[in-house]
Amino acid sequence: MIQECHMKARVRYAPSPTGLQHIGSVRTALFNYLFARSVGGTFILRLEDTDRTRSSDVFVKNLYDTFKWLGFYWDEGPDVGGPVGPYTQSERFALYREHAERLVGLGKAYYCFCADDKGARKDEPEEERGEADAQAPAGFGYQRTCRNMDPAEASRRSSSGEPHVIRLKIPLDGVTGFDDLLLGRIEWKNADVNPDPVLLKSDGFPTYHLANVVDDHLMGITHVMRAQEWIPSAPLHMIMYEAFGWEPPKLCHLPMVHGEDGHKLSKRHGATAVDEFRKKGYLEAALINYVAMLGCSYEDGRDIFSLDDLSRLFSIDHINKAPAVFDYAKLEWFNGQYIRMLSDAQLVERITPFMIDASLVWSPPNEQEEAVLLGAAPLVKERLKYLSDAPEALRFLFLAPELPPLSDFVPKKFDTARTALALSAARDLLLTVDVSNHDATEAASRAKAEELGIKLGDLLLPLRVAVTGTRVSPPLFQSIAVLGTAKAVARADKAIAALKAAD
RNA sequence: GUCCCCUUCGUCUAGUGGUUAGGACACCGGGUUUUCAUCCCGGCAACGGGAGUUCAAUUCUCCCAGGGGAUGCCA
Repeated sequence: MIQECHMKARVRYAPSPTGLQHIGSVRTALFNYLFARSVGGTFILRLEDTDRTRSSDVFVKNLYDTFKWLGFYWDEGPDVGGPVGPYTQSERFALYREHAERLVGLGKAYYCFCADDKGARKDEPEEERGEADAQAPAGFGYQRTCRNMDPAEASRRSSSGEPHVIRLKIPLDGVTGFDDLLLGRIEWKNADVNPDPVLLKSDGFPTYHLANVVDDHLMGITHVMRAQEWIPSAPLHMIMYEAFGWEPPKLCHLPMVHGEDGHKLSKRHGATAVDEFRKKGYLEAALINYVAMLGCSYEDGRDIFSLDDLSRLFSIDHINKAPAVFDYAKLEWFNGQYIRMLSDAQLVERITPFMIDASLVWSPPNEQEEAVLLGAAPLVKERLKYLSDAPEALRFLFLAPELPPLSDFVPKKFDTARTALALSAARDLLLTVDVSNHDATEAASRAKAEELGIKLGDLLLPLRVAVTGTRVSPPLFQSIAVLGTAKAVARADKAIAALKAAD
């Protein structure tokens, strides 16, 4: 029975294009997607662009780009179409007034001609608003001034062109509630519900509340999964469903995502736009995996899950009720895990855009650069935290490094003269070995170090600095094998000269 | 202020009416190692408080506290 019901499940992600896609919103989208997939349902995108002043096409484009990159997409939406379109609310404009008027006709809503002083308040300094709130008389919000206006008069004033909004009549007494799929029964006394919220704004556009209820119903949405910050608006939605005589969808309020200070995740805490994560060099699989684990867990002891795994395993009873803190360090660990799971060819493909941006290779890379990247891939795979770390780590393979400060060459307890000696020995050794034969090269190096009475690390450090320009690099012999012995020797010669000159 | 939601290591979490309360990240030690990293081993560290139910409560109930969210012609 439940199974059958789920077969028809329709869920939606309903963002408003007023900003870059936020990691928290994307998590909501993901949970909806996973729920749909887990029960064989349909995942729908609906654009809630009813705020004319803040909505923008650049954010719509960012939305599409983001989800194409993430690799999970909607079955119905503005760009892919579907049976209950249009899926963009501004294209459904007429629908909302129609429905708002219907409620007025039913006596469940009313015209309001009060000036928009509430709206203006958002421009006031925070402190003044706080004082105003503190001084507010008993009750809160709108004072229901127009609620009892004679309907005939209201109708006359509105048709004469007087600016107005339409407000929902919240019952003065009684109780409204619903059964949350995750949280259980939640109820309010109607006296505590936001008094008579605006349904239709004076510009004729609907507010979120109206558009959301009308469209969810018209689009056959069966389950609404959204963040817990929406809980307080649930009763007014329920009152609207009741007023329309519609069956409400099942509601499930997801735990919120916080920053480390316990507040709603925001820019102050670090990257929040998915775009920022992409540019920083996170893999989409890592981001999805991490975000799916926020407030959720599946098999004890397992933390790596693919999108397919999650689609199969998702279930509301694995979701936690408490908010989760977004831990950038743990996300970084996930990213490292996923980078290491890449094949060499895949890693090359993923780091190439970053190499191009850093002007280290051509766009597209030529054959030789391609070969170098492929040879270097296994050397850096377990060293990268982000794809964006690649240019710095691989720079020396494409450009001769500037001569580092001489002190960088000098091992502990060495002086420059002795360093020059060690470097010369290492340099000469390069000419006698085949660096592509790693074991033989290492054996020869050990023998040489022993012969000189120094540690292998001390023999290699000056050479490493000469060849790579830094004390920290991928494994030296393999790096030289990719770079080419001739270049390595030339860099060593330059360093030797500098060390001797300093003596 | 009012309403609503939440509460296991620093963080993400597992878990049960009787457990040495488990794992992961982070952190700290140690090992492997040509640097760094990876990898391996070990360590640190939690049931918010108070009542009640019970032979027994981290687990069930209630209260409190703390945290968060909402209180817009933004979503």
